[in-house]
Amino acid sequence: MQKSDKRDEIVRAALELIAGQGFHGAPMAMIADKAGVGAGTIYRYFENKDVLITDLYREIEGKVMASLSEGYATERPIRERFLHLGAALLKYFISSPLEFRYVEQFHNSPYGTACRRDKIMGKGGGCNAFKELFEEGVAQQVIKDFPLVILFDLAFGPLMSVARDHILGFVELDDRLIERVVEACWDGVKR
Amino acid sequence: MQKSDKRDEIVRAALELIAGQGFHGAPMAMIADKAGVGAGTIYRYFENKDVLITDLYREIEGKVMASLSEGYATERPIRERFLHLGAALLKYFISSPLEFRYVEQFHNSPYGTACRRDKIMGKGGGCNAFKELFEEGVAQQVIKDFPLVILFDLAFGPLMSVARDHILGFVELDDRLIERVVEACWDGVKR
Amino acid sequence: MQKSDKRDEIVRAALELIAGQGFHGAPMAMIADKAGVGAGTIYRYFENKDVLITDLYREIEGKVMASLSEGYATERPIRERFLHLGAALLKYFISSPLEFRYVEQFHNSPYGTACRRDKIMGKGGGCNAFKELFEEGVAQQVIKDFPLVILFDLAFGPLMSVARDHILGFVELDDRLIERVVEACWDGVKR
Amino acid sequence: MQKSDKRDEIVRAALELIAGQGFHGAPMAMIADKAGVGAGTIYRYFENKDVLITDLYREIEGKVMASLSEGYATERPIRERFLHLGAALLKYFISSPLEFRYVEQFHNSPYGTACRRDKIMGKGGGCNAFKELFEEGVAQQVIKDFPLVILFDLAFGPLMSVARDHILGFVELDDRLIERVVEACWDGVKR
DNA sequence: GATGAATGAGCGTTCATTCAT
DNA sequence: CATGAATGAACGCTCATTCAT
Repeated sequence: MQKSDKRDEIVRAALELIAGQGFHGAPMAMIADKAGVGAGTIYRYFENKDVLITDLYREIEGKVMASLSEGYATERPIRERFLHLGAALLKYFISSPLEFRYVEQFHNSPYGTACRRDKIMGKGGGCNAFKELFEEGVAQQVIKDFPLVILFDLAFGPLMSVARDHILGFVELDDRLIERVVEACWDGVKR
Repeated sequence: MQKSDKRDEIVRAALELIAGQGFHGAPMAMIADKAGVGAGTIYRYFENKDVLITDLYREIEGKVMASLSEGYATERPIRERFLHLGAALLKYFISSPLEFRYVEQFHNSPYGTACRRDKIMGKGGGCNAFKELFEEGVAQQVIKDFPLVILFDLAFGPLMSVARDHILGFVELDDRLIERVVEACWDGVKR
Repeated sequence: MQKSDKRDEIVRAALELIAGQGFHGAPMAMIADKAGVGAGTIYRYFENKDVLITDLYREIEGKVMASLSEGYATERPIRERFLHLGAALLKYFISSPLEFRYVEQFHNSPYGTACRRDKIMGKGGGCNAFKELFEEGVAQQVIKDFPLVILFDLAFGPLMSVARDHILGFVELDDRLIERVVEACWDGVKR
Repeated sequence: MQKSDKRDEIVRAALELIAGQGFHGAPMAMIADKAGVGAGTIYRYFENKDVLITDLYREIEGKVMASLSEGYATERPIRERFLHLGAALLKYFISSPLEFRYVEQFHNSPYGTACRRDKIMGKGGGCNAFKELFEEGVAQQVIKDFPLVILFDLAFGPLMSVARDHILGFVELDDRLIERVVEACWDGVKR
């Protein structure tokens, strides 16, 4: 509990600093400061900065996955499931701007290069929801017959861009707009 | 010619290093080394690292614009023009992987933050092709009635993602596939 | 005590190097080396080189002031007080050649330009002794009716020169000579 | 003539830059620029920066000497000759602020350390006017019996300080004030 | 002769990491 | 366990000097 306490403070501080200023704006000393711990303490919980950064990324990834599967019903029609996942993803990021900015920073960085494609689909972990959805959709000829990666691009590319523009203040998304955006994505992938 | 020689070497070296390793993986000394010039020489051509980086960005931007307007016919129907632009963009990046990676690095960095939205559309210079296209399309009710930014997201989000996946080797794009991808993007934005 | 240890070593090293070789002969790395600390350590104690330099200056200034006010009796006649202050200043610098050389370097440097006139008189702090002395002397018509600055020049100009010549070995000052020099200065300012 | 032309431009540029910004504010490239010559050209006239700087110093020294001997009459009484020299020196510097600032910069710098005492008295060259004056004055018991160096300090210390304060704008000297200041200096050295 | 592009050693400063307390 | 002072390699940048033209 005590231990987790400090760990959480560190992770939180790293999240805020990196989301706000990028990796270059988040020296270990500053993270420690913001977390209210000694600089050396970070190294009790994370072997080094890289580990801290990738661990934090994976934590966020997990939370995203969790939010996607919430209320997800495998038995619903493909279109409906797509709309659910897309909206859930968009809403999650919109309501967690720090996490979103962090994920973006992470992906465009040496850290993120390695795990590029594992991105949202988390090839190792639990939630292959999207993957299954696409494969099923292609099989049923409901979704365009593209390689899986391209389907991901068609679906996530716009969603991430829209989320970014909202967070940066270029658009103001509301539920209606979110819905329409996800539908537009569906138009992109559907046959 | 002589003069351009060194400048070009420097720009080339910066492009390769930054595209390959990101900004932090391209110290000035390494750029100089790779360019085969002394460290100080870079500063004859660029006031500082920031200027080098943004100049190089603008150079690439210019080349992208040029490739987009090539063969672009304002009098063709909107859909056709969209397909032209999309395919041209995709092809340009696919044939210039370093430039593509560089642009990506740039956008996710303190440098690129300022010009986020000017991105491809280059608000200052010549080619507002996309912008005009979207506005015209919305007016003619051929394109979904979204804020401009979102239309950009719907169109570029997937294109950039697809380009990245090709460059990273996750898909192998050919002309047919490119065409189909751009059509899918069109499905996303068209009414 | 521990803390002051390193700080003191740094300050001492800076003093010696700058007094001996001027500012350009005292790179941070060399100061660190001479102080027996790592280069980065200096920055724990001083924000940057400028701060180190001006802090050190103010430290010396303080010690000078202290030595001037020692045994200074406001109720003694003006001439006597002048002789006291002059001799004290001269003796202090003669017994602290490094401090003297440092102060000289400082005054002729971008750092010292700002505080030119505050020089010895330390307009902010305690010891406006000289200023008051001169003003009183002028009012009582004991001292020549010159602008204050010129009185300073007449008094300090020779004192600093003499101190420098002693330190550089051009004369050997003893108590008797000091006394006579200060009396000569008095002859310069007195009516 | 051609050759001297460039040399003069270089020297002038160096004088202005160094007087204005100190040595650190006068890189060779900037001097060359201001002189309207190529950077390499300076090295045709001066072996290196040190030589340029000391040559320029000696040039100024020569001009000071010349201005001192102008109208100097060895047969006049000592006091009168002192007043002449003092006023001439003060006036010269006041009317040549660049030269004055340069000399000051020079003296407080590694360059000047070597030639400290040669300063105004120019031990090698022509004009030992002051030296002779002082020696004569001491012999005639008109001037205080101090070592020569100290007499220099008593006379020049204040003069240089006053010149500086005028140039920096802390006092406004006019002929009357100059006269009085030099007389005060005389009071300092006279028996 | 004159040039100025090129050089690279050297500067001030930062920051991930260690380790004595 | 936790700390934070200490470290030093590495960074971006400057500038006296050289040398091909």
